[in-house]
Amino acid sequence: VPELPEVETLRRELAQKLKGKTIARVKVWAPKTVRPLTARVFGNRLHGKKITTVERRAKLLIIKLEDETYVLIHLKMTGQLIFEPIKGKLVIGGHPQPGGEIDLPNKFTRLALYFTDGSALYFNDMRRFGWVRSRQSLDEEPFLKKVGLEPLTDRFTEKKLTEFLGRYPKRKIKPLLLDQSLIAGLGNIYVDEALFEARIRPERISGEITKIENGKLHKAIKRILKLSVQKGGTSFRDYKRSDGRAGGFVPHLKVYGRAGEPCKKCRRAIEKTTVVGRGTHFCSDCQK
DNA sequence: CGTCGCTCCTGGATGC
DNA sequence: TGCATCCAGGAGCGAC
Repeated sequence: VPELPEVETLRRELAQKLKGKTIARVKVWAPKTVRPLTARVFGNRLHGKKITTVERRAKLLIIKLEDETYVLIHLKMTGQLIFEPIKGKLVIGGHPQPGGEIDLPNKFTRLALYFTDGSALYFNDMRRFGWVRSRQSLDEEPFLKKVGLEPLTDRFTEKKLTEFLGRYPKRKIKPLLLDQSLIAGLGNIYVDEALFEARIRPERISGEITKIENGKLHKAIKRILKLSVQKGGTSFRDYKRSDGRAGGFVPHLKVYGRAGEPCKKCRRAIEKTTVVGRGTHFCSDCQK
């Protein structure tokens, strides 16, 4: 599940790889991906344009073109962006694989950008939740209208977190942290991990979180997101880096995906429940 | 207000 | 081997 660290990893890699490239051809296999535009209009808008920068806001990847228009990509659950340096010659992590190259496009490829130098960017998405939109300006993208603070900037302070908890004192802490209009980019994995590190149960009521816990939680969110970006993100299921490699954060996961396994702190079995419809992992001994 | 349930979607796991 | 059923969940939406 791509969240902030995964999208930020892709942003860094693609900024390097795509900057200055000119789009020679656009191929759309799944027209719904580029809604509300048709594949033809979408392709015409991008054709011949040069890429200037690659940015990120929340879990949204923002590719800026030379004419000040944008290509916005949301990976949702199973989206992947794989860059192929020379057409037909992708090798994972720069090393030829025993079985040969990853075959691209494959049955999950929804869209591809082919560049004038022979390289290509593939958007794969098994579950088809993800989308790719062309926008004339960022103001016309509804998704961006309601995203909150970037948790890795200095503007996300301990005081800000206190303010959010105070604004919604009756909400459970987990859904509050998942609310993109408050903190932008946290998802199921990192919320569970941050709450474990702060020793707070996911169902705790925001108004009853102490000053000390608030401080721990703020620190945990920053530390975990930073570390995961350093490691290239969490490849739990489908997420891959832009060269097809896995991210390196899985060994650092303390609770997510570890139901029934011993807690790394106290050895008690990690529990799994459902909180507001989301699979939720925690240690009932360490978290109060 | 906040929460709940439904929708989109499909491979993988589980059950019989 | 095959078929049915459930599960995973980001975000938008309507209902209560």
